[in-house]
Amino acid sequence: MGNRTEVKQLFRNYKEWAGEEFQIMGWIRTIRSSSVFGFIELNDGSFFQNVQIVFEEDKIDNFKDIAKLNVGSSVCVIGVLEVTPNAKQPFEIKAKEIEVEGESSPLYPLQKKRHSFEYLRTIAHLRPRTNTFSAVFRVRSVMAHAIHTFFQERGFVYVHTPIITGNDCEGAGEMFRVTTLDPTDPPKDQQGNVDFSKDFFGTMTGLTVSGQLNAEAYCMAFGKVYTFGPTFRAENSHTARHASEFWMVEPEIAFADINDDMALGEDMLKFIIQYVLDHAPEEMEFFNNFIDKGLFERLDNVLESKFDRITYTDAINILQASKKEFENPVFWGCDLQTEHERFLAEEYCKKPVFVINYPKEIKAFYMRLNDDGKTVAAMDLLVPGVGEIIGGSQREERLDILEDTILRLGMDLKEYEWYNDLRRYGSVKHCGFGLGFERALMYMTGMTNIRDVIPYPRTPKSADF
RNA sequence: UCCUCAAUAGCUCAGCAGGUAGAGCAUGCGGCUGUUAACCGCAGGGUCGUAGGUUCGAGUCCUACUUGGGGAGCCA
Repeated sequence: MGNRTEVKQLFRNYKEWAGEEFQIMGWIRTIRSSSVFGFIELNDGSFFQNVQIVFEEDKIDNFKDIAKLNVGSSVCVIGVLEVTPNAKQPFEIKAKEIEVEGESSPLYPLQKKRHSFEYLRTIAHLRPRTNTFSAVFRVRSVMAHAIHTFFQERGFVYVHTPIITGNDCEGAGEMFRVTTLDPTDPPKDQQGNVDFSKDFFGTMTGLTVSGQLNAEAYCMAFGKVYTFGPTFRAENSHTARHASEFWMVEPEIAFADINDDMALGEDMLKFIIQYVLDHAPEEMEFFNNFIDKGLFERLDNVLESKFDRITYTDAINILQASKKEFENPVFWGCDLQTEHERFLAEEYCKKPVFVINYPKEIKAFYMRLNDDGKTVAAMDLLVPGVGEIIGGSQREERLDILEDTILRLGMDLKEYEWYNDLRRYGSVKHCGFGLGFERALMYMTGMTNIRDVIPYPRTPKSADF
């Protein structure tokens, strides 16, 4: 590694470095040769683009061996940088020496041609070597950094909420069971039910579906917190927007109401879009050219416009006035269906839109009851193309109302004692939201399937690798 | 969980009205003095997802299952 130069540095400095000698190490993306010279497109992982290596029979002593190499082989090249203003690539490396690190094989599954995303999912361990996936996963990394940067710069404390939890309380979806009991012979209680008091944690536990309740407690200490980690849902959903394991960003802010919540969501989304455009320009250029032709236009539109804000009641009126035929009837009290959300974001607003103040019957127990007694201070951000990307709310800070709601929904007050303590000892109005990290990444890149923005996606009947 | 479409060579696909399989790319060999998904020639490569059924005969028709895509619900 000592003298190795990264391809990214060559691309950044090639004009000043013309005529100099470099050592480059990487993997062959394509290779083509004639009897006395040939070309290698080499990628070393540091940069989206490949560097072209020129090798000639009278310049290197192993020309025949190099010309026979298969795609995927790894090589170490020593050569001189030459600027090529009239060619497709800005510069190339004239090889003086090429050493084979590891040969590939004709069986290498990635060939220099187009593969379907479906096929590439079956070789998830190799797909990061393709253009599209190298762009996706570098942007994923940059976007994760953008999220931390946004919150850290604003004084938020990053809280690691537990992955394994005994709270079955959020009702956000089915949980994966975590247990060390023998599935063929679990201990039973006197009624014949499985006795989880004998289990590892002495109680029924599962993988978290949300860190929100835990984050709220830390919010009552730090004022501004966020979580950013994996989340698990054992739902048998089979769509391009759902995965069993996904990452979620959940900020929580104290002394703040739903308007502050929306402002935070809007600022955050704009910040990460700008950050990724600034820090992964080659990758974003690729997405705009090959994945989604209207990507830049769409993102610019988001950066420049103020997001719309409408109430649920307005939304119902807009949908009813649209005269559009919907498969699901629209009436006050109905949950907004995908077709309704699409109409609002894509046809009516044509940009991201917050919908707030939903009927209390269709929302979660912790959301703050509005003065009308019928709606809660919930907010969903709908974006064109992806749908719901943020779901959040102002939290109920009044103990009596919160307890009434828990009882009304038939939930067990005892399980929420610690949560309700937050309302007993210095309760303040506060709010927060959850951003689906992969959905934001899909919106950012134009990729249309969540399985293609997670390195090793987990979905029903699929946990390979 | 429901609806719908699909599964043929390593990959992408064709195979019309049932008569035992084709192309391009990839691969191997050969050729070519600047390529850009290089090009030209030759060659190898498939028990047509699995199990049944109908038929003289099934890649093709029927049933079930498996896997994958798309949509719905649920949500992020």
